[in-house]
This record gives sequence, C-alpha cells and structure tokens, in this order.
Amino acid sequence: MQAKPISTPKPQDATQKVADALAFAIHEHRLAPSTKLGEDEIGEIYKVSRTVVRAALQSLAHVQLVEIQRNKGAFVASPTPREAREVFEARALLEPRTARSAASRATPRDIEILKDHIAQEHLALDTGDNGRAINLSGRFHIEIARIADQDTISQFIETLIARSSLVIALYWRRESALCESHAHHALVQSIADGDEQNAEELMRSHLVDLNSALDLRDRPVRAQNLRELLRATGE
Amino acid sequence: MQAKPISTPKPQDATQKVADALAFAIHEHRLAPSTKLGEDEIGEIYKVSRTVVRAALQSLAHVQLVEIQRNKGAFVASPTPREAREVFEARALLEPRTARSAASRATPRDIEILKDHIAQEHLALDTGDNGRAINLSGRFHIEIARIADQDTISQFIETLIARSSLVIALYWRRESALCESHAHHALVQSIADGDEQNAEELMRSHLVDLNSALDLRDRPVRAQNLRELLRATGE
DNA sequence: ATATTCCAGATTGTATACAATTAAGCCGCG
DNA sequence: CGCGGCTTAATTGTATACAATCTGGAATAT
Repeated sequence: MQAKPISTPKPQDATQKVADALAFAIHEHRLAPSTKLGEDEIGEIYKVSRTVVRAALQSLAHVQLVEIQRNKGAFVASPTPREAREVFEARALLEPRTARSAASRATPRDIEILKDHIAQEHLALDTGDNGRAINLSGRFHIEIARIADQDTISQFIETLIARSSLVIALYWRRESALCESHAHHALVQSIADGDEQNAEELMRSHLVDLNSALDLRDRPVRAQNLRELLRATGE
Repeated sequence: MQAKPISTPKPQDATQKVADALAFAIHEHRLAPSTKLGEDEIGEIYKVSRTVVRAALQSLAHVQLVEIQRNKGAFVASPTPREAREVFEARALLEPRTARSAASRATPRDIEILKDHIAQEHLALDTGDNGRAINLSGRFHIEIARIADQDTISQFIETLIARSSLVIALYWRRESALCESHAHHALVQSIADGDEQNAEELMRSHLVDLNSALDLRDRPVRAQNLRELLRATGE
C-alpha cells in the first residue's frame, strides 16, 4: 500500500533492458559490425554490473547479433557474404508462408497497425532518418509474422530480420533507394483483402527485390580482425 | 606437439559443458518436463559456480529447452499442445527443403555417417534404450540439415528437434511403436541416389507420420505448477 | 633497423558475497 | 478443523572480488 510514484529503479529485468538497448542501436546502425563491445564500457553506460552486461551480450549472441570470442570479448556481428545469403534464403523460405497465413487471419486492428507502421516508415524516410527507417521496415515484417500467429516461426523470423539489419549495413548498394514502402503498401492491401495467394506472392517478390539490392560480392573488411588474420599466417 | 589424451579439466567453456550435459539429459528423457532446475543443485553436481550454471540455463532457455521464470527459477520446458503443433509445422516447412538440398550435396562420406546413425538407432532400440533412440533419431535429422550446408536453417532445425524431444516426452502415444528406422532408411537411400524430389517427399511424409503419432488432445499436467494454477484462480 | 622476448596493463572467465524476492512453516483466529 | 497473516528459510538477481588470458609496447639481441 505504499506508493512508488516516480521511476522504478529496476522494476523488470535489467538484462533485457540492456540487450534491447544494444539491439536497438545495432538495428539503427549506430553500432557498426565488428565494433568491440567491452563489458566494463557498457556496464558504465547503463549503470549496471558486468554480470548483467554479460548476460545481455550472451543473449544477443544467441540471435547472432553479436559474436563472442572466448577471452577476447563481444563484437557486433559481421555476417559473411555466405551468411548474408543464407539469411535471405531462410527468409524466402519462411516469410511467404507467413504472409499467406497473415492474410487469412488479420483483423481490422491488425491492418491498422500495419498501416501505422508504413506511415511511420514514410515519416522516417522523409526526415532522412535512415536508421529508423530500416528498423521500422524490419518491424513491419515482424508484425506480419505476429499476425500469422505462429510463435515458433515468428521467433525465427525475428532473428532473421535482426541479422538482415546487419547484412544491410554491410552489403546494401547505395544506388538502390530504400523505397520498399511501395511493396509494403501492396502487401498490406492484399492482407487486408484476405487474398492469401497474392500476399504470399507479393512477399516472395518483395524478398527477391530486397536480395537484389544487395551486393554480396564485396568482402567486408573486419576492422578489428586484421591483426588476427596476420598472426594466423605466422603459425 | 603436445598430447591432451584424457580429460581436460576446464579447457573450454564450462558453461557449454553444463548446457550440453543438461540438454543431453533432457533429450534422453532423463529430465522430465517441468522439472525444477535449481542453480545451487546443478552447480554442486557439476562442481561449478552458480555463475556458470545461470549462463548455461539461459542458453538453454534461448532454445526453449528450459523456461526461466523471474525470481522463480528454471524448469524443463513443457510445451503446450499449441507449441507442440507449431514445432512440427515449422519442421514440415523447413525439413523437406533441407532433405532435397542434402540429396543434391551429399558425399559418400555423408552417406556413411547417416547409415552409421541408423545402425546405432537400431542398436539402441534393440537394447531397449528408448531415450538414446530418441536422441539418435533427432541427431539423424540434424545430420541431414548439416549435409544440406545451410547453417542458418540448420540451427533452426536443431532447436526444433530439441523441442521435439520434449513434445515426444509429453504427447507420444505409447501404442505407436518407435519404428521410424524404416523411414530413415528410405530417406538415406534417396539421398544417396541424389533423388532430390524423392528425398523431399519422403521427409515430408516422415514428418506427417511423426506428427500423427502424437496425441495433442491431452493437456499435460504441469507437475510443479499446480500451486501456481490454484493461486491464479484466487487473484 | 628489424625481429623477438618479456613484462605490465587491461579485459574476460569464474567464484563468492550481498540484496531482493519468493516459498514454506508456524501460530493464532474463526 | 480449516484458513489467513506473519516470520523465517531458501532461492534467485545483482554486484563485487579474484584468477586467467590476452593486448600492446619497450627493451634487448641479432
């Protein structure tokens, strides 16, 4: 019966908060691939102990947003071209089916949410906030998976989209504009219409478009690993 | 140069070792769903500190082999009928494609490995070691995913098979025998022949068979949660 | 001058200690 | 006899302390 009026110091999981904050930063491309994530450093930023930071980093490592090298530390993941290709292949396998399912289940409320996402996406693009636009674009796909009401597959898609953000950071061709909004709009329309076949097909082609906007030929320079590569030749 | 013949005390990640040991026990049905996994208890068993145990449990929670309830502790996961259905739906979506891919890539060495798996499976069944048989059966599917050479999807399949083990523990109909070996054998044959279409179809029907051997109508009694359920009605 | 060895600082891996929350037993009351 | 509140023990969440490993540079020898 006492009041806790103001801010709750640590009401919920501190670990989750740190993990979310880091994931958000990565999704918005504020943390570039291969960036070192020192435990003390992060702990100081969020005012938590290394215990919490370590748990958060391990959590992110599980979805491959960060890579942990034993006795070396945690780094923002830097997907290889092969991994990048695999991520989009997996999405191509899962998401069309998900879109179909969403089309058969979406409620008016769901359509509202999706349209709102698109509106925010436009806004972010107009204000030049590319990081936010990429983040919202990903969450659009996650929202569709949620509507499909398949938790297991949704979880997979979430991790794939998280990784996609890294892939985009590394391999996106600047020439191609970030104008997927059109595709998203058409997708919402077919979902709203309950047109399963069309939704599935639109999602498939949307993913093909996304994939073709990547240039996977370039090898990403792994900043911090230069030294390691050099030493590898010595032994 | 040097030999590390016998056991290494803590050469690698102690966390991984504990996680593997627990996962193994769960896969072999030695740890039943809803079993409480106390941190001190496990730490004492494996002679490690709670720090390590907690990391291992969180790792297992990420693949949903255990469920962590804040301030309550970790329990062996107990999939609901809905979750069970979703797991097999996801497998039905991923594995046929994987089998096809495996058929197109398998080397003679891979075929050897698969046949060896089947042999071990037979052995386990003959000796009545059902836990081991289930474990091997799952690893057979994982091996196919590995041959398909799609790491991302393989990882998903691994977690799905891990969860399948729990589903089997909860929903397997005792009437139906554990005689999938025949299906596995036919699958290996088509993979060895490089018959992609057949491999895909066999995998699909194999998963259908597995699914039909489950009885998802029964609600699993969550042993430890009785108290919790009772209290839920009170508030 | 270059390469190598070794030492010191910094960082991670693990264990322990303390704080917060929950579970269980006990007592008193209806 | 059963139920409810309180107290205490047990368990988890977090922080800190110690040990092991790695990074980076300086000194030395070639």
